[in-house]
Amino acid sequence: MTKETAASTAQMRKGVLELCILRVLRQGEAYTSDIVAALQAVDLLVVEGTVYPLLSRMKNADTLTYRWAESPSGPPRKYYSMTSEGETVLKALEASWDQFVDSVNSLSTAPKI
Amino acid sequence: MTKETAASTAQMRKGVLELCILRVLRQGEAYTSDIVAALQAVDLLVVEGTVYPLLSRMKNADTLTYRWAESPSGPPRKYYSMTSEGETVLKALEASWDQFVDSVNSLSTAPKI
DNA sequence: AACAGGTACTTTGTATTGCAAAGTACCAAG
DNA sequence: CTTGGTACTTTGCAATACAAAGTACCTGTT
Repeated sequence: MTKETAASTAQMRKGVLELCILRVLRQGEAYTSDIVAALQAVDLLVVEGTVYPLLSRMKNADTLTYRWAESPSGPPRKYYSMTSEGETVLKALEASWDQFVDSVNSLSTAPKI
Repeated sequence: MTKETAASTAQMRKGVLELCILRVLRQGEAYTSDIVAALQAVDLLVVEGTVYPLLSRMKNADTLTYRWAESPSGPPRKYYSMTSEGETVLKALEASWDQFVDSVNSLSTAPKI
């Protein structure tokens, strides 16, 4: 196992939500309520209290950017979208995710050591 | 989304390692080094410092039990095995895991909200 | 019999993070 | 101008993966 694999595995847990958000944003810009709704629509429970700080972290990491936009009713919204760096991160997270799933599932049939 | 689904999703992150350990033990009893080796064999990096406390928690939860056994060289080992309750937990974790994977993967093609 | 080395288990401390909840602020309607 | 709803931010808490230090046992050597 390489150090990269080790790091990826360690990052996997905290990377899943990030992966999910990036997958949502790949379809176009969205603001927090859109993102939460999209995740809840596929039975991934997340609450706004979790997503807001994560979006801020991703913004600080230049994975995302946002623009202010008027709301039909209420205060303005932050509409997030992926940066080009975000697309790179998304590809990496998807690869890690697929490998992680394969690893967990391979335990179903792995022979005893 | 039901409360159970919500709870399962919340538990998912911390449940993955537990699932992996139970999948290893389904094949027969093993002690810590066996388990760590089995997980590392499928590229799931875990270290003993993580597994030991988790095994203790699972023992306290009656998911696992253990017996002391002599070692060919060194102090005796705790050989862990699943309890019947552990088998129930394993089934539940596997269902949650499969659903979780489906949820994350469904975001690849989900339409924009 | 004492000690050194290796194995096995336990305990403690730290950083991360998902979540809840309180707080701030903006806008529209009455 | 006040009320209610929406949107974002900040703070505090609990869980846990990990690292590292600590304890203890067994075997072989001197």
